Amino acid sequence: MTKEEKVTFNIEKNKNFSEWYTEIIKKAELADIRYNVKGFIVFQPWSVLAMEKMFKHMESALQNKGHMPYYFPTVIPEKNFKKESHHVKGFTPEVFWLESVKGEDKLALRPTSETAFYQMFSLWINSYKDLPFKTYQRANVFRYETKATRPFLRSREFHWIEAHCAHATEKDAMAQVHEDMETTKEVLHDIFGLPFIFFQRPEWDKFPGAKTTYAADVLNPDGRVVQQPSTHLLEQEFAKAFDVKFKDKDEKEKYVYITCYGPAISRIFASVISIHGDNKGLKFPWKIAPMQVIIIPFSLDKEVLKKVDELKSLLIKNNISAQADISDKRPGEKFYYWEMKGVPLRIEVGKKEIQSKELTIYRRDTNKKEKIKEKALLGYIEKTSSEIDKSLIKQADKLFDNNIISASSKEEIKKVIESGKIARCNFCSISKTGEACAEVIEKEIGAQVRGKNLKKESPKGKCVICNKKAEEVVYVARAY
RNA sequence: GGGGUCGUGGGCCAACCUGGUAAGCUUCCUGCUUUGGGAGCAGGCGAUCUGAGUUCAAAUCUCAGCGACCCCA
Repeated sequence: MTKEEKVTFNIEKNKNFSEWYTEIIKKAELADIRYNVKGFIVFQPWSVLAMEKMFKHMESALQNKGHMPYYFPTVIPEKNFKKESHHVKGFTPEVFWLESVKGEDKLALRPTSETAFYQMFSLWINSYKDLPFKTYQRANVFRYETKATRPFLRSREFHWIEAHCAHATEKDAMAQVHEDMETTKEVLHDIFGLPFIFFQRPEWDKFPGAKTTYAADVLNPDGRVVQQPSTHLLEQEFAKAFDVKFKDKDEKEKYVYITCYGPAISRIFASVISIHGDNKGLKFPWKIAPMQVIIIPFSLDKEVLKKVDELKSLLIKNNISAQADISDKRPGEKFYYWEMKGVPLRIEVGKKEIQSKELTIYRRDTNKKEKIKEKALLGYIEKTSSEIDKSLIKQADKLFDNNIISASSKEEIKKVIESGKIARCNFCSISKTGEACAEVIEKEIGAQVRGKNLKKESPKGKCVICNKKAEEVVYVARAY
């Protein structure tokens, strides 16, 4: 490595995002992609620690809203799978099948667990008093991806949460969709610092088996969007397929309305890396940082090490994840390393600090050092940690600023897309009849119609592609 | 879906065309020394993707397989 390369992690994120992403995964030890099965990777401690915290925040949010946790089996019998025709059609090409054992049902590794949950829903739900029935599970799911796989972003096994709910009425189901969107904001935006837009997906881009699909798109720094949590109105199709019925107040037997919501934590982690990182490496929001504070001694003298230990114990006692780097490397090298790893705060301790009863503290988000009184440490961290999160969120929110451009012709859309932005345009329809126009955009521009914003927007004039009356305002972007 | 590039120690790569002892940098290990923004010296461990073929001899040539990366739709 040349001196020049050593100065920082030193890959210009905004100029060469793809290389940046690949390199940071390797350097920060997030995943080892050398596992010998295509599309399967080893998640290393630095990503696991962050994802554990992410799971915890997401699960708490769900539990606070009345979802109860389950662990369902990883295998699903083929006959469950086949019960809902759209679902089986959509997912069959992506299923990993287990070699069948003579005399037993053919089994799939779950690509998603609708057909496992609803099978049991039919046994558990009897009365309107059981509704809404709100569940979730934390699970790994398997999909035989044929497109190029990327660590965290698209793997053949990924780690997610799937929430499944049964409701008495369509109105209740719709309310659940709104609750899911609110949960997404509370967790993805307010804690993980990820800005997104929720779209209603066009008819041709729905979850297989859903009546309506709503999905959050996060804008990556390279101008492409990444689909993050989606929530689906499954209506009564699955209820009918799995015979999930309840006795209503009016004594009539009715099918439930089902919704499902799927935040993929490993994929959301990809966005956390991508959105917050910079040329020096990762930056973690405080609440999900694998390590919140790293303590670095300037020398390995007894006196200094004692102070380091003292500080570490103090922080851990106060529920702050802290470690000390007492390896035999020079301080400078440790600084660069832990900055690259994205630890939000660093405490530097040496003889000077001990003598003056002060600490030198470095903030990863601002890249600045300051001196504080040792006694003020806990107060400082409490205040600064929330400042760090606020500033990361604020900076991330800017991604959408000026990046959504209205376009009134195919050529204009193309221009917008090629400049790495999202185009907003009048469009004939997001029902089946609009698919031909979407294909034109896909073919000629290489971008997708992501859907319509949930905030009502009234189109004026004609579809930018076919010139028929525009019924919708849609958003067009390149996607992962 | 279409096209292209490439598989050599943990990482980056040389040797391949023209078959003959696999070089270098880095990481790692040991020792000494050093520690206020990527230190230095000395020594050491570690590799030709898999299989078949051609040949006295294969990292090198041929075929097949597996795997990875990039571009385009």
